[in-house]
Amino acid sequence: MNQELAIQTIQRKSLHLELVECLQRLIIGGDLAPGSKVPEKELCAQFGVSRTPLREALKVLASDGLIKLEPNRGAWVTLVTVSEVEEVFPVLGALEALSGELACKSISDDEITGVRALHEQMLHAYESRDLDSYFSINQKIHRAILLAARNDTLATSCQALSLRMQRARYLANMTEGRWHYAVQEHEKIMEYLADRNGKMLAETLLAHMDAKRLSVVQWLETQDRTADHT
Amino acid sequence: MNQELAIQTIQRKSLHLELVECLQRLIIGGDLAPGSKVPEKELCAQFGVSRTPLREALKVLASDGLIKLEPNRGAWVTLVTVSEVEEVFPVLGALEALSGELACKSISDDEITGVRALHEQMLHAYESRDLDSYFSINQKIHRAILLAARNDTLATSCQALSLRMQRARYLANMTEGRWHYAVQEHEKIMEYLADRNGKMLAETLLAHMDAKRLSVVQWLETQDRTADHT
DNA sequence: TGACTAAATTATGAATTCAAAATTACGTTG
DNA sequence: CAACGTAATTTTGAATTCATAATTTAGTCA
Repeated sequence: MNQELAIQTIQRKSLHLELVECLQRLIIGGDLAPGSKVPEKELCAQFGVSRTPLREALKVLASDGLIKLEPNRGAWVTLVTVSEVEEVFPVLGALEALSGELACKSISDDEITGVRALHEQMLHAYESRDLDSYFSINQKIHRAILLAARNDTLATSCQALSLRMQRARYLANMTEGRWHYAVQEHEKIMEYLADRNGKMLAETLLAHMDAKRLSVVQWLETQDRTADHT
Repeated sequence: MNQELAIQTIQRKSLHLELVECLQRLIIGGDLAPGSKVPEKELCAQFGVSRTPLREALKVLASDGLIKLEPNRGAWVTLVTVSEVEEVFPVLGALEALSGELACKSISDDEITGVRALHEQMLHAYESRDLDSYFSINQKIHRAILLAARNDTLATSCQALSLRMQRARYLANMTEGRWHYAVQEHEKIMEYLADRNGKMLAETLLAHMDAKRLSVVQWLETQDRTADHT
């Protein structure tokens, strides 16, 4: 009926949802540092909103584990602890493995071409040791596989856990050795995806996550040790 | 210092969290039927709270997928659709499989005894064809395995997805044949858990979830067909 | 009667207000 | 001057208020 009129259904999303996304960005970008207090008043002023929608957003973020609400004491950005990392990565591994398996069943040739393009870009980023680009493209690859799995529930769950692991830039202990190894893992991921070999892709993604877990844990332990000596 | 004084730290949880739990119960209990509108005003009156904390709870439930917020039109209990079931069960399967694997690594002898007791109870419920008890004990078993996995993140994720699949009582198509088969599956689950055979337990739980998925989908399709004929 | 329009009503989204709790500032005393 | 206790201030949690959007009702005209 209104096919040509409905060029775009301007779905003005609710204020609290926009705030959820803004705050997520602030948290994973490190503008709101792990362990720090969420400055409610300041954020209201900054975004030009009242406390009501901001507080709604905080409840949602708390249920996602990005912040912690202390009764009568306010909201705090959660810390990335070793025990949390040891918890989250296995779950993320299982979910990514599933996403690989499902993706192999549904991914189109065009999508594989797209992932390959990203993969090449990532190799360039690696060669020029551009960590920021590397991270960003890396994420896009994982996201592309996730989308190819055609399972929104899976995507949402993965996304939520992934965010929790991205709370701080420094989370990756990208030594030259680890980085090289990660790139090799991605070569395999690319290969198995192109072959639509679900079993092997799942296995590789699981191993990839476990290696990442180890790398992050080691990094955190170095950090802790450093902190102790102050 | 205050070891004997701190008999219980009365952690008065915030109002919105209590409401989240109440609403979850109302939804999975069917008091708020799938597809129906969430009666904001009524619930406020019923719980004796203002709209602010109730609406905070609604945002959280929406992010969990139990309700859907339509801008300017209010909150609606989400429907359990075939496509959602087809999405959620594979994810739940992967998570339960992981929980089985982890549980086998950490579960204590006492816990196994506890699960066995529940298992026996469940068999009794099956023999007397007490579906309500059966369901309830069944859940406790899965929950016990989940707890034995010692991974709160995993438990929370599982719990959230599990709730979404419990929105309606009628979700299980418990024909005599299916029921019998489910009990057999549980026998295997019990056996592998007692043997601490993580690999096989994971495999069995995955298959268990898949069988459940099929059963639920079949039931939903019957329902749809019935609805069409009205 | 049935379709359309306009007014009245209601529900929603978000700002504001208010009471209670926590924190800070301040003054007192040993 | 340090430790404690009290008052002032700020922050938080939740109720209330208010503007706007959606729905319902009433009324008009074909």
